[in-house]
Amino acid sequence: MTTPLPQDALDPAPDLRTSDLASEPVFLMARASSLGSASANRALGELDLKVRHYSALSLVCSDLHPSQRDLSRYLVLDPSQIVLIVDSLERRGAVVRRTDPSDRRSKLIEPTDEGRELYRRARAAVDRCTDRTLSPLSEDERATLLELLQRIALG
Amino acid sequence: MTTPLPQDALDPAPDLRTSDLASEPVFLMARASSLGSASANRALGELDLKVRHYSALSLVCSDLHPSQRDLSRYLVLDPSQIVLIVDSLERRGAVVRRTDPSDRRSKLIEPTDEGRELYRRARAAVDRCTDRTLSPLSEDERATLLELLQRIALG
DNA sequence: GTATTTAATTGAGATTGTCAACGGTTAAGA
DNA sequence: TCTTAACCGTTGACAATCTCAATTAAATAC
Repeated sequence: MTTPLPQDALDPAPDLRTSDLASEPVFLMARASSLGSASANRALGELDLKVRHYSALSLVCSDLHPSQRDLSRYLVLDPSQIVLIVDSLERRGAVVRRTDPSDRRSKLIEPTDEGRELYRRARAAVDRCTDRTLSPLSEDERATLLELLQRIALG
Repeated sequence: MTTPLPQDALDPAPDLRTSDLASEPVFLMARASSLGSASANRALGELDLKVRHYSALSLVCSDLHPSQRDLSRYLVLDPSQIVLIVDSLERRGAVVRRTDPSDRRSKLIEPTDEGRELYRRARAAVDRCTDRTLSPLSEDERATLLELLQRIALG
C-alpha cells in the first residue's frame, strides 16, 4: 500500500504508456473524463448532486437563459434525460420552469435564490477536486489544456 | 441547414464559451469524450464493435498481455463488465482466455489471428474519426494535447 | 494448517442511454 | 386561410451500463 488511501484512489497506470491505446485521444479523454467525474461525483455527493445536475445548474445560473432543448444540446443528453434532471432540481427548489413568452413550446429554466447558493457551494467543491485532478500540470499547462479542449469540445 | 449532414453532426456550441462551465475541465472532458466516443461508435458500428470492446481488444493486442483484472483497472470498469466484454470478443473468435500458469486464479486474454486483423481494421476506422475530431487543432497542438492528457490520465 | 486476500463469475437493482409516440405550439407553403 | 410540416417537452418501453454483494477457486500471510 502506497498511502493509507488519502482521498481519491488515483490508480495510476504507467504500464499503459507503452500501449497503442495510450496514443489515442478517444481513449485518453474517456479515461480522464471517467476518473475526473468519479472524483467530482464523490465531492458533489455531500450536496446530493451529480455532475449532470451540477452542469445543468451551472448553465441555468449563467447568462445563457437556456431552455430544456438548449440544455440537451449543451450537455449532449437526450431531451428525456433533461426532463428528469430539471424535475429533480425543481423538486428541491433550485430552479423553476417558465414558459418562454416568445415561443410557448419551450420552457426557460431559471435559478431560484437557493439554486444560486447551491451552485456557489457546488462550484467550490468541484474546483477543489479539479485542482487535484490537474495537479500533475503546471499553471501554464492547465491553461493550454483548457484552451485546446475548448477548441474541440465547443465550436 | 448548413450542410446536408456530411458525416457527423458536430453540433457546435459557441454560446457555451461565455458560460462558467466552459472553463471547467471536468465538463470539457466529459463533452469532448461524449462527442468523440459517439463519433467513434458510429465508425466502429460497421465492425460490430463499440469503443469499450475496441479498447479492450487494443490492450489485448499490445505487449501488456493483460489479465481481466488488468483490463478492469486500465479501462476503469467493474470486473463484471470485463467479463461481458471478453465474453463477446471470445464469442466472435477475436480473443481466447488462457489461465495464467503462474497464478491460476487469473486469466490472460490473448488475441487470435482474427482478433489482430479485426483490431487492425478497427484501428484504421478510429484513427480516421479521431482525425475529424481533432481537425480544429494543428499538428503541434495535437501532440501537446496528447501529452497533457497522458499526464493526467496515466500515472 | 488456518485465516486472509485476490481473481473471475453470477446475479440483483439502480441509473443511464436510446428511441418511438403523443399533445400543444409554431412555421412554411399552397 | 387552410393545410402540412417541424419543433418542444413529456411519457413510456426497452437495452445498455453501473454498482454492489455473494460465490468459487486459488494464492498468500501468519
